[in-house]
Amino acid sequence: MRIYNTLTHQKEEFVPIESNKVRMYVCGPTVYNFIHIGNARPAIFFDTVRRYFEYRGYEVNYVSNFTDVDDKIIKRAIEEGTSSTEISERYIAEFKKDMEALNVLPASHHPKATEEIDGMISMISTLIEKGHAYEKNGTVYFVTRSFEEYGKLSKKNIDDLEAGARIAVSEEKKDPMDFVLWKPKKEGEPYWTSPWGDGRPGWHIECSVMSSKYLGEQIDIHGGGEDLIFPHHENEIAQSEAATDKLFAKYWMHNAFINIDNKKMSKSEGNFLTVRDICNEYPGQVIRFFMLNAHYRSPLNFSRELLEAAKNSLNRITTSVEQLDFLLKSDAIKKDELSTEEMKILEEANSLKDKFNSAMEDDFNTADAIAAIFELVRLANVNCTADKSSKFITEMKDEIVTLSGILGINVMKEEEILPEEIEKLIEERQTARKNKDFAKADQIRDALLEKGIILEDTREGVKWKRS
RNA sequence: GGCGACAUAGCCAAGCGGUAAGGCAUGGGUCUGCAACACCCUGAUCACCAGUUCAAAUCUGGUUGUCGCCUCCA
Repeated sequence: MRIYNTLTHQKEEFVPIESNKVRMYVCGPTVYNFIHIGNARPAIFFDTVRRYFEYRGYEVNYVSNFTDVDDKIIKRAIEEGTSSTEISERYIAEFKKDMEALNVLPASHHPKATEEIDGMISMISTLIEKGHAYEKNGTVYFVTRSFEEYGKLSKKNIDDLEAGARIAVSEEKKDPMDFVLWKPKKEGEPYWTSPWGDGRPGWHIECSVMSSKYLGEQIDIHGGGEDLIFPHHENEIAQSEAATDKLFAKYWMHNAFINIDNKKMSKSEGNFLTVRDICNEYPGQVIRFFMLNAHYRSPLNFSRELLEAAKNSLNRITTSVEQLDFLLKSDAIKKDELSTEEMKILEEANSLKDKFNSAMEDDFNTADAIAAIFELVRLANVNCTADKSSKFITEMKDEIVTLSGILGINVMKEEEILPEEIEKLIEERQTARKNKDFAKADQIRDALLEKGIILEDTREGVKWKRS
């Protein structure tokens, strides 16, 4: 398994800290609103990483946090005349709904920043004791220059940063590059008591603390959007490694951004799309499939047209599986045992599975992995006919379903039983067709179409689907 | 100014030194009472220039063009 590590700028062989186990932390959302389509990319991608590791037999401890104390949440709470907690709880609930729609599994732990304040105070105290932080008027700053390797993730030089700093230089800071670990409370804001007075934690310290609490001081993979590389992840490294004197995370993985109609998504552009809005138009599966169709480190453009194309594309897989299912349930299949010809085809299918696996092993090349699924679909479409054995068709179908499932794409259609009256109409139409009364047959087909049922005549009988 | 990414068929998108995966769309065909579905066939020398090499989309240098980070941001 090879993973592109932002820290070293190259693909590296994945060697877990503890054999057969993966400790993985991915920065979660700040819960002040519905998540946007850009948030969906890391959620979907790292969920796929997790699923693949598990498929390969790893025990994955996957932690993703909720930042539930933050300026934006407070602002929103004030606007609505409610509490920060009410806002964050509301959007955590909405987040979970979106994740379900995107078929993202819950992480092993979803810690909330507000429930980990003790740990943060403790880590900040350690940093102060070790001379990596100082307090001034209720604010605690990290001494950026005290961490020699600062900049190693983002490849930034601290002096260059300082020269080009656009940060308003605070009088309190000993150095413009120092960043906040703890800030004093302001009127009307939530606060916690600490050795440095009432206040709340800075953003970066949250992740350092939650990561070490649930995964230990050293973890295998730390992930997030590429915009987090600096300063967030750089600061996490500084805090954690200054506190423990150990390497914080072995592999840093970052996904590229989603653009909307080739432009960066932003509120000022007015092209801000929420997952919820898109889910109202397309199944979450389509969004997931769309995203996995590109490599996670490539920027991905998002538009209706592209989503529509993805929908049609995904359809090719689902219809294929549906057809195999239909074949198996029809009484057209006469044979049970595999023929030598069928075994040969299954071997070919097996090599496509290998192709899928190697694609995933190579820095999670989901685009290539999907290509392998399509090749499998073609193989099945060409070879799965009524003269084949049920065992053969079942194995082909299972292969497609399994590989898709690893990507979190569910290609099995839910069983649905048609109302009796419709079943009756279908039978009536069949009789009409037999008697060559095509006028009547077409009339029934049109009538059903109006009810949203599309009929398809195949050699093995009538298929139907919802429009 | 500093750091970095990208440029492959109409569109999306893999490939990372040995002569271009996959998908969508288009067109042609098979199947069908018709239709739909499905299947088959159909297309690119890889922004440009110059090098390295027996061999480059893949390496090096340059040109042009897009974009990101450096400030809260997935």
